[in-house]
Amino acid sequence: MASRSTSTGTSEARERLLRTASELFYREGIHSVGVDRIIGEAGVTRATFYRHFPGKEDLVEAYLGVEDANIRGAFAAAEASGAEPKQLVGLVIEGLADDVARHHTRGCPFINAAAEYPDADSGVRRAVAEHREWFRSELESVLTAAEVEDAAGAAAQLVLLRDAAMVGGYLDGWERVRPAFTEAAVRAAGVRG
Amino acid sequence: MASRSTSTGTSEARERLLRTASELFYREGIHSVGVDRIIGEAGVTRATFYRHFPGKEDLVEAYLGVEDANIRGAFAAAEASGAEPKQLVGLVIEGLADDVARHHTRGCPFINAAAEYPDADSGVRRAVAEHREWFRSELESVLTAAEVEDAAGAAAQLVLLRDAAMVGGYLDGWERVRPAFTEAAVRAAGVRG
DNA sequence: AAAATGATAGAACGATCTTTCTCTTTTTGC
DNA sequence: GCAAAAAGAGAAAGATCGTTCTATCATTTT
Repeated sequence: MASRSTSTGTSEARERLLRTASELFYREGIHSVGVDRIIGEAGVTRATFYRHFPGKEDLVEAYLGVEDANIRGAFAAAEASGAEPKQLVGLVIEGLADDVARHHTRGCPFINAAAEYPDADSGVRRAVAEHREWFRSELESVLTAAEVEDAAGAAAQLVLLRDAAMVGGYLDGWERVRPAFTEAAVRAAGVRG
Repeated sequence: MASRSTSTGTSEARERLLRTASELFYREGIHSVGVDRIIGEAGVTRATFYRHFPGKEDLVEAYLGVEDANIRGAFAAAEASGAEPKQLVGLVIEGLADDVARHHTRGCPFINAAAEYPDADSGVRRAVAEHREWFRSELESVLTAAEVEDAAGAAAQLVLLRDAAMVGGYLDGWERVRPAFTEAAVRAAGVRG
């Protein structure tokens, strides 16, 4: 009872739904993308959609969950690479810059979602807040391990800089933002540039 | 012929329309606020709305125009205060911080609008791009007058920091962002902190 | 006095929104 | 093979979206 999957493991329709919705939400905004569009491009019917998600907002939260999991995975991979703590700081900064340049050319999924959800008590905004708090504390622990003085302050500055890199990369182009970002980030983290 | 105003000067209905729309767009997002809501709270009928604006998007652009004019006015006032160039840099940084703390607690109107308008060729995105380019060059001229070395680079960093302050102030609270912002801004501008 | 202009009022357009429904077909677990 | 669950197909609900329309009233300009 309560089997949650068919033969292949987790439901394939649900995966397609979530993947195409994530792409559309990020590329075009959340309120601009209707359910019809999502199920059409995912090749799924309305009934199937509403069997897997209670409503559209749950799909939005699942989309943010995917983004959150991706970043956590990247951090976990960097930490599992066996680099020493002081090197890890540099790797993290490089990784953040790479992520903006390669994958997140339409800004930050969480910032963009927050722009469309003004209610701070909504599930979407809660997901945004949780992600940001995790990211900040993760940065702080990396900086603490590298024996950076005032790791908490440096982590707060890096959060600021990543927000700015995402926004600036989207609106001004990453090439114009990169020098200012890397210089400020390296200085904030106390790593020699 | 082609008179554009009634007795009182510029149309009063248009002003109310633009003011309430600006507040609603900023507080709740653009796609989330319908025309019905705007004309209802402005106490204006649909016909009146469509006489003054060809469509909703024109109202959105007018809203961004108001925000743009406000910031330009603040810069003009600071420059007209008769402060010396090097003091002016500090005044500008203080002014930016004050603006985030006091008026822009829901993030940056331009960043938020860009999140909802992915088409870079749209009128909204063009307004965003023009505002950002003006802001950057205005900062650069202030920094140049203060004889800051690499004024262009410093201006780029200040743009980054203001974006970050707006976003962070909205999502994390200004109190948690302020120290990181002022420290980074003062250092970027080459002013002694 | 006559004509023009701007605002008011309210119905109505077609389109799209999210959600629910019924019915049939395929696939899976035992 | 058989019962149960998941997916497919499509209609339809009710709400709201942005927009257009006609008709009336007040004010002002000539």
